[in-house]
Amino acid sequence: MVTLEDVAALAGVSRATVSRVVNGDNNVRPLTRNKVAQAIAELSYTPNPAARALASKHSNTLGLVTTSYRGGFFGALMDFVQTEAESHGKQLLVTQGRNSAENELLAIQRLFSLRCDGVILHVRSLSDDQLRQLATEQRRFVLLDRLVPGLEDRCVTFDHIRASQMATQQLINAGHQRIACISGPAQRASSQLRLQGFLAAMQAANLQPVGCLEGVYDLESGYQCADQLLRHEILPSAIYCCNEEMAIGALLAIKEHHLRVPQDIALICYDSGERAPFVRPALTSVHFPITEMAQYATRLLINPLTPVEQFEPEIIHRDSITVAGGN
Amino acid sequence: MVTLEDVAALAGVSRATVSRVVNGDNNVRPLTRNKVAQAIAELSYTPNPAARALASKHSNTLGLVTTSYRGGFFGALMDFVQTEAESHGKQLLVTQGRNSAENELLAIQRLFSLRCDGVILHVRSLSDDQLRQLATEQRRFVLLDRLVPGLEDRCVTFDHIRASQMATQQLINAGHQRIACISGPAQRASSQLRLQGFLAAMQAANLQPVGCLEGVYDLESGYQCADQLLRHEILPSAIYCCNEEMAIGALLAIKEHHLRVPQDIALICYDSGERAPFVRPALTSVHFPITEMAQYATRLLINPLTPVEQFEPEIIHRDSITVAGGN
DNA sequence: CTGAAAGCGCTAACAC
DNA sequence: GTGTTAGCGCTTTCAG
Repeated sequence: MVTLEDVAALAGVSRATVSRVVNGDNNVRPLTRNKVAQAIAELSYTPNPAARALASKHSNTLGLVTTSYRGGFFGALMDFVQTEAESHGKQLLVTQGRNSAENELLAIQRLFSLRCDGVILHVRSLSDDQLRQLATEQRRFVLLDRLVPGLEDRCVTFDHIRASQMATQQLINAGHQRIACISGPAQRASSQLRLQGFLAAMQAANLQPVGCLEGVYDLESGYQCADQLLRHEILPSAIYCCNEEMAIGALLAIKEHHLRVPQDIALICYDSGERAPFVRPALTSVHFPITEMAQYATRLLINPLTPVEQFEPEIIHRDSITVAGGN
Repeated sequence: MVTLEDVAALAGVSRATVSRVVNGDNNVRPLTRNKVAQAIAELSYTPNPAARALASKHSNTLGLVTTSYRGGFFGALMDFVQTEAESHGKQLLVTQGRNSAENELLAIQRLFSLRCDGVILHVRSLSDDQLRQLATEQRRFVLLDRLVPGLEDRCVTFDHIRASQMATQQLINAGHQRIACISGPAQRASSQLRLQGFLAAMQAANLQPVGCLEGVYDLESGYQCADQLLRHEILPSAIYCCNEEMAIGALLAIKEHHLRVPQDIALICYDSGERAPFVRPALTSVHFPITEMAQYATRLLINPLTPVEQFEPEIIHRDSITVAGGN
């Protein structure tokens, strides 16, 4: 392992000077700088981050803890955070919290003690209190897709209820009366909000859901729920799926039942941009701009003065609802 | 930030002793150990990894650099590596190499300079030479799904050619003569091997492919290729898809054409266990045991004496090929 | 079993 | 501009 010291020796300067050129400090004579640069090259020296972190208390890296590594949603999330971090010259380290508060906390602690300059949290198990506690310990972090009272200025949020209402409303507007919903796991906050939005829209239109089944946000549960819905005594004319993956499952089930989308069954889903545009028919959706949010969270972390931005749901019209529609 | 020193002061012992109990050294009197433990709890002390890494030259963490964060394949990969790492009491840090040698190298360097005890590499852009060079620098790493001559003992590999042959052979055995293939991006090594296997099996059976289209391993390209194949003057009776994602796309296209699987079109695909089992019909596949390989690579990294294991392709019979078969 | 002491490789005042 | 000098928080001999 070649160290600062070695470089200094070879260049015939002090360690401080080497440190200066490595860190881009301007107070170095070009000539000296060159000597040092050459020595660095010759020795192919790379600074030791651990030593650096220890001495300076920062590391030029950002941390990300996600709920999971699995699924297109998280892939996109990680990808965008990394891209944004790199555009600010920071490296990204990601780790998965899994679905336990203990694990999430462990992951966070590790990231912090690695002296990450900041951490982006997409966590579901840690309680609001724990998060506020964390904020107390003067740690720098932002929360992605989560609203914690008292921590509003570090929360990047999205109005899931409204998004869900809008999606449902599309179906209603298209004239559908027999509407079903495939929601996410009931214990998750975001699932609850989406379901709530659906129910609210239905109630406002004075409609009873034909069915309301709970999936687990994956292909199979989407298939199963849709299949069950399609065997129901009252056949729904439209289905709202609370994520893309389940919508693909539903689509498969619908085709299996020899029904057509959108002629026989209309479909709308939550969409984080991974799949809904790419299946046939392309799925009409409410866009959940997780990638933009991830990007924004990263910026917010780097520069806390970033102006607040509201992320609004938006309907993307594709081909899974007939415009004249309904029955 | 509470340090070793604080704990030592509170417990009335030396820093060395605290270090011992923190690190589970046995040479500490139970009484002393208790005092220290209590002080640690009271101060809720957590060691500083940077300092630890600097002093000890290791960090109890493993690194993983993947080609990408996206897609079920990588999600599963990351997930399994993390699980295995944690079962050995190690934390995992993952970062994405993207598709550039420069980025891959950067990611690797960062991980190493963080003093990761070892790094698992799923890299595609770095050349064999660069990898051998890296090995020279006494760094500890293993290669996942890649064979680099000279580095065999750190390579966890899979016989893609054979797997592909076996998959194709299933179709042939079922009596199919009009077989098409949807392969992956031509520039990737693994795609090439899979295509090669397909071609070899066809040739051995004295069969001409009805079509052989190149996708990019995603849903949409699977759909597009299949769609194109189904408009071909000679309709294939069977399609082999080189990954799961494209197979789902193909399935969607087939249903769109009002054809049935397996009665009208047989389907077989590469399968890393993410989706093939969960669609309807469940897809018959060659299993690519990436999760087992990831697990094994992690073990190999931790304990280089782990006995070598061959990962063999295996056909999983599900419902997308008719047994009596034919066309 | 426990403590003292010497670093790990680097940064950050502070002199010169 | 550049060198000197303290540490950053921890591990690790080496005594005792």
